[in-house]
Amino acid sequence: MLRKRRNFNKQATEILNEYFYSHLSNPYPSEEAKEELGKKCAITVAQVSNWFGNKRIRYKKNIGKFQEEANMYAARTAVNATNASSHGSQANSPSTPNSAGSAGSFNMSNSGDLFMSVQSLNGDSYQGAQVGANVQSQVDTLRHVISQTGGYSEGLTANQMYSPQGINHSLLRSYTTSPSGLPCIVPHCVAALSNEYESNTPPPPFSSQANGGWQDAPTPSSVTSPTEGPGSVHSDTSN
DNA sequence: TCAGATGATTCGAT
DNA sequence: ATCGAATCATCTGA
Repeated sequence: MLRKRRNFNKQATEILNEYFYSHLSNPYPSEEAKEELGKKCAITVAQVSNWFGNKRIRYKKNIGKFQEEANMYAARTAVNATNASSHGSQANSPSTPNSAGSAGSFNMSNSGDLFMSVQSLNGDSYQGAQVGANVQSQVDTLRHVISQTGGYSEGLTANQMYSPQGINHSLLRSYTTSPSGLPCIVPHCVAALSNEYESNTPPPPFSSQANGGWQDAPTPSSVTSPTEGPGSVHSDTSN
């Protein structure tokens, strides 16, 4: 078959990426979410599925390559959420691609997801309100940012993804209270995260399925749409 | 033209 | 039926 393929819009890619990195702990959009994404990106559900399939695989295969991207989208979403939450100070994006790359995280550990080690910090993701979901989302994102920016993840770089039971809160503490001046892009966010953790201390007796890294999280598929969606989508320039 | 990125297809496993 | 993985085919930038 003629595989006539066409790159998606930049906007579509943005939307997809934002969803992906906002749901890194469970990048498996439901049908509903897929439809929603499809609409926003002006692509079919099948294409959304393809995109996520490819993204998952390629992300896992080469996390180092996606670190910057992950940080970017994660930070963006985080800032967005934080701003919407209460803080309304500077909405100045880092816009510095050297955030994590120059900080010294030069190790290309493509063995496993380091950030995966901390996933069900607050098992009670379902507070019963959309606000809860939102918070969950940002916490998730921030967690990711932290683990990514913190180059000292070596300590737990082990294949935690295959041993989800070995998660300790102490690890989290270490993360959030990192003494080293980690070049985090979203310091205040980290602080907020810290608070989250402090406040939330639920027992994570979850028995995740070794799905290969991503276990199923009870995250209500909520499509974050920071960017405009319906109507403004425009097919990529004439090719 | 080449290499990397990316979307689509295929195949095996669950 | 869906996902992961491998692969193919095309696109894009150098």
